[in-house]
Amino acid sequence: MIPDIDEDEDTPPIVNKKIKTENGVLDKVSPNITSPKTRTTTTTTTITTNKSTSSVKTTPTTRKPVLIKKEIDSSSSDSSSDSSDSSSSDSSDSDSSSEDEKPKKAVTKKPSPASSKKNSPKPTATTPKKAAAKKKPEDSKGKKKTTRKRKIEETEEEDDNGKNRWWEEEGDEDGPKWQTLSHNGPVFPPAYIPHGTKFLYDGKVVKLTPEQEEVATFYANYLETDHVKKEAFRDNFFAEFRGLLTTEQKKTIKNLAKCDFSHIHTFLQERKETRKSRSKNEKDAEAAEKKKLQEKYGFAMIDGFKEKIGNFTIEPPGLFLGRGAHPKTGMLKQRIYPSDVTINIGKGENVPPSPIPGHEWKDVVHDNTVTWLAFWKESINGGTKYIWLAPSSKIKGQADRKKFEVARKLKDCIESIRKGYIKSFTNDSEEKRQLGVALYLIDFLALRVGNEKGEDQADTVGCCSLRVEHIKLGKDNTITLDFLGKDSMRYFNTVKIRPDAYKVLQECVKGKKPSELLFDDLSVAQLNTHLKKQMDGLSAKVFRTYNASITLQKELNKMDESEYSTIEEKILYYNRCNREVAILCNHQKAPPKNLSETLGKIDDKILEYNDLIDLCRIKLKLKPKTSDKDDIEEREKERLKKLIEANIAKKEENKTDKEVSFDTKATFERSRNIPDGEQKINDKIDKYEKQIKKLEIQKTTKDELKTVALGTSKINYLDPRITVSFCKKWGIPVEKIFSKALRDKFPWSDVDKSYKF
DNA sequence: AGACCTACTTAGAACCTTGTGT
DNA sequence: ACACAAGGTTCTAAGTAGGTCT
Repeated sequence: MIPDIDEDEDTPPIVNKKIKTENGVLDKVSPNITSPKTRTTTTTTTITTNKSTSSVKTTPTTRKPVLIKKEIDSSSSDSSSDSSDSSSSDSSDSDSSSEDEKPKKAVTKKPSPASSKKNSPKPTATTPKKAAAKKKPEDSKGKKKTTRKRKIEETEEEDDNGKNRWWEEEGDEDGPKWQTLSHNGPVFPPAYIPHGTKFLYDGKVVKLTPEQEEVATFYANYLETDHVKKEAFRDNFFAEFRGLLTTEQKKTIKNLAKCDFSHIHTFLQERKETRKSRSKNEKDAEAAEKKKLQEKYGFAMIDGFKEKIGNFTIEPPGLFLGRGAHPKTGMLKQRIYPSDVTINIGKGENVPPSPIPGHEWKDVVHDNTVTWLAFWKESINGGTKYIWLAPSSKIKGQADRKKFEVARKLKDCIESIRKGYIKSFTNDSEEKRQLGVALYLIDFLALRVGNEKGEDQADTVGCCSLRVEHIKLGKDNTITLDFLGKDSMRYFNTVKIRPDAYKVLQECVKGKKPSELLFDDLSVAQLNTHLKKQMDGLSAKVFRTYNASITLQKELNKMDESEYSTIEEKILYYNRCNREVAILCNHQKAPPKNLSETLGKIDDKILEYNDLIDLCRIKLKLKPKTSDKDDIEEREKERLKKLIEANIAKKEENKTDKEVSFDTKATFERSRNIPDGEQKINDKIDKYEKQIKKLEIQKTTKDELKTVALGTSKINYLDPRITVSFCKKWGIPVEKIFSKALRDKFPWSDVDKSYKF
């Protein structure tokens, strides 16, 4: 960090970041957050806006929190007895130096794996949910649907209990990845079935062979999307398409603009509709079929345990959807056959037969130094595509946990590393100065390292590949970074940096053309070699993990219980901390297409409730709060009119417009009925006010998160144990924060509330 | 030393399911 | 009961990083 600006050594800055979408709309994301210190204030400010609202949110769902409370109580009493076990095993098999970080941790003897497997009621991250599953039926008056669903879940989880609880055992994480491995091989996408829908060129029907039709159909599918707006996409596709034409066809079909795929497009739309409206029986049958396939091909046996496979189907052929300005976007991704696929399987295991007659596997290997089950080369860039186990597997889980352990280790040496790179700002060697500043930017701004890229890829950069054109040196040690990063997401950020770093950057820019490398004396390999020397296992990406997790931990610690008292509010707080991390890591998403529309609708609703409140006030002979009577009545008329129009538009055939209009009016007026009696009217006002507050929260959240994606950091950067301990501390059911998939991914995260990253 | 290759993690968009309000 | 939005899952592109080859 920058000690002279930033007092909080460990926390990365949440900077004055503006996110600009590709079309040039400029949005400020947390504009007044400039450093951890100010951030505190900001958070509090936001909280205040929300404080009032949160009570609204909880009220309608009182039943749930009460239930939840019970579950938590029971589960936390379970866990207090043995959770220290899991946290001690956690650290002992990874990093002893982190031991002193956690003074609270009792060193209890490890449970023998055998006994812990079945006998002890060991809680997992999913325990509270199990309790919920068991209690819910009594509680919710036996709703058929829920009961059935719960049962399924329960069986699934009970299954889990007999399974591989690897995180409780001593792990040998180096060495071979597996001892035995068997699986049924990948599934291939179905062969293309021609539909015969007509294709026109220059208004005339051109008969297509199945191969030609297939590719035309790929394109037709994207007609309404942004892909076809890219020139490269159209050009690349057309080149592929023409490549499939006969010499004769080529003579006429020369211009994509004259190709008419609209009939195929319509056909595809209709087919989607038909699929959607299949009978329930059909859907069920299909689901059953899918499940059967999943059962057979979706699992591998590895070291005696059944593990889920992440992606067991080979990617189907299609058009390559490269992100951003990828020069190859729109090219044809060729169909993959068994003869393209190499299988990795245990020695002596049954090699699955090739599912396509006449094609044999490209190769069968028995390599237990790797974790893939199969791979093939894709036709666009010659890249390798793999079949791997799912994130819930031991192999993935161990690697994931290790990643966080490395990041925690960084915590112990971050101070000296920071001192080191700051010192090198004034080193005599230009190379050392550049390395220092690059590292500083990676640490301070959570930049990616930025490997070199080829000409045939989108022009995106990271720290080491930054060019002079990507940085502007402003006044007062301020820099503005503006570049396209991974996935062509724009990183646009103005931030004040250390003066000594600023000086080095001035040097880096001096006399260089915009297209030249900012750090021309530095390579990624050098940088990582340097980091390896500082700490075992350290590389540039660890800084992102470290800064993301430490930020979450620190932000969560700051929570003011009195401001966030209910579970709902605490979850809101958690999400806000999560958001800070997402902004730090520049995790963006495209804003919802109809955001302004949605927000407008909410505004309308709020206005409507305000009007209703005022109507109540008028009846109470009080002065209306927001509008005068005439305005309100005007709007009410308008509302009724719109409602009638809408209802007429979707009316049933046997009704006349008049009938609909009459009914709608009656319903509308009933909804406007204000009861008699002061108390009743006041109750009504209360109800409306709560609605308004709820809508306002909704609006703020939507707005705050319109371009920020929380998921990526949750899945990849935040040590799940921080979240679990936060949940335990405040009695929040983990499943409120971690989806099923995440709970499955992090079975090893069941620590007690004293866990510290 | 650096180009290339392999194996893995990280990423947003597309798609699908579930929950919620009317 | 139904529409629609929210949220979760799936898909596959796009990174990182270490090893190997020249």
